Amino acid sequence: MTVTKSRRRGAELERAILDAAWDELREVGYARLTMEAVAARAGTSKPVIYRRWGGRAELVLAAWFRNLPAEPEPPDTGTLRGDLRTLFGRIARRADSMMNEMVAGVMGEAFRHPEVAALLGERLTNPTPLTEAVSTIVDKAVSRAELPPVELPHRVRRLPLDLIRNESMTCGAPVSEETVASLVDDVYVPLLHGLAALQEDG
Amino acid sequence: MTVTKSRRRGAELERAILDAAWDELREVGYARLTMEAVAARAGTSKPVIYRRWGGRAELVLAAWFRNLPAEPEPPDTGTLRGDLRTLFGRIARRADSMMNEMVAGVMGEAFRHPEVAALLGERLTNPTPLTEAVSTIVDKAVSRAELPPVELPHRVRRLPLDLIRNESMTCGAPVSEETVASLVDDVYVPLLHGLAALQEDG
DNA sequence: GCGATAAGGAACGCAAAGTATCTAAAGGCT
DNA sequence: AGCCTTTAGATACTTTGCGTTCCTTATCGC
Repeated sequence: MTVTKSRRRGAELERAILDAAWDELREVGYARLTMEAVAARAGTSKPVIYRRWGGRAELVLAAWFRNLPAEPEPPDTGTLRGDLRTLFGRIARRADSMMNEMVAGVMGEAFRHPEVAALLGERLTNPTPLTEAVSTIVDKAVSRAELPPVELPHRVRRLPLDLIRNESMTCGAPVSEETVASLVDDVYVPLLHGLAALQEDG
Repeated sequence: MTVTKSRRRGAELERAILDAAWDELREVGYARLTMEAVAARAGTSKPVIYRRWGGRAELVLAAWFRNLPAEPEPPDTGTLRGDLRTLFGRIARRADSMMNEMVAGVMGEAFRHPEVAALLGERLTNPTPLTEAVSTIVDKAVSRAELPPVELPHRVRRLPLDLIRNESMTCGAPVSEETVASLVDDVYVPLLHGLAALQEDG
């Protein structure tokens, strides 16, 4: 029985490395992730990794991009607050400590590596299925006459994710239900009403 | 002329180390700050530092606490938007890249060191002269009848700093005037109006 | 002045980054 | 099929910096 020592190349190898990096990230986090461990786990060696990515941050970002979660359907609870709570809650659950530890770590390196900063900024600020979900929720509230018609600036559409990430990173703990409630009731709902009112008056 | 080789101890030495750490932080940033460099700069040695702090993060946090900027008088431009822009602008200028690089770095370590997480969380969420300034500005706007009377939840008082920090850290660049304007006009002013309106209706 | 305390200095072991070098396997080409 | 270019895989090396240990000696309290 001959052991096929198939030596992987190209895309196949790349996928193996990114998967290894992702697994490693989930198990030990960004700070403890070493190139050696990723190489070992992928069954390859460090030089192979360095030929493809500039360093830890770029590797991890690439692994992250390959593992973006699929966005579920926008919630539909029948009320604006209900929909927002559900959405914020989903974001909070997704923003687990692994994710934030990674973002913090990558941020730290982004200050020294402009390419990393660019990738990260793009990832964090670009329109995502999530900002679409925000628009959908607000549109539904408007069509129910729960809210006057309102145009959402991009910054406002981004805000839910920004708020949760900020909360989660500064507290270093999972975001509690109460915090989610406070973000929705003290910040986001009032903001939507205020925006609508100011736009109405011109 | 005898050279007094005064060997410092206690509080005096501690101050010297913290000052050295702060200078080092300003010159090379958190990621490149090494204990060896701090020791050398303070004219002491590593063990002396490790006898006082648990590691880089704790040392840097201590240095930061010793160098909190004095809060200037709350602005008084005569309008809510004007005051807020001035305040947001001040925060943005203070949240320079050094500061954010440090916060990001310390955050990265906070996930592994609960004491660090506690110190950082306290520092970032506690009432500060800054949250007081927010209240003052809003109170003045209310007394000018520019805004209905409104009660600010703590989260809303914290929000300016959170928004700027988030912006500054995710973009990795100084926060521009336009961004400040957008945060004030698209987010904070509408939020205040919305809060006031919702509180009015009960 | 004496003894406890703690600073200063040097060196160590360790871990991990990033690099260099060599080999041999895979794939393309004729 | 056989050659040739590419590049994976393995190993080892240099460098850097952390955190620690050990020892000497200055300073302080009494």
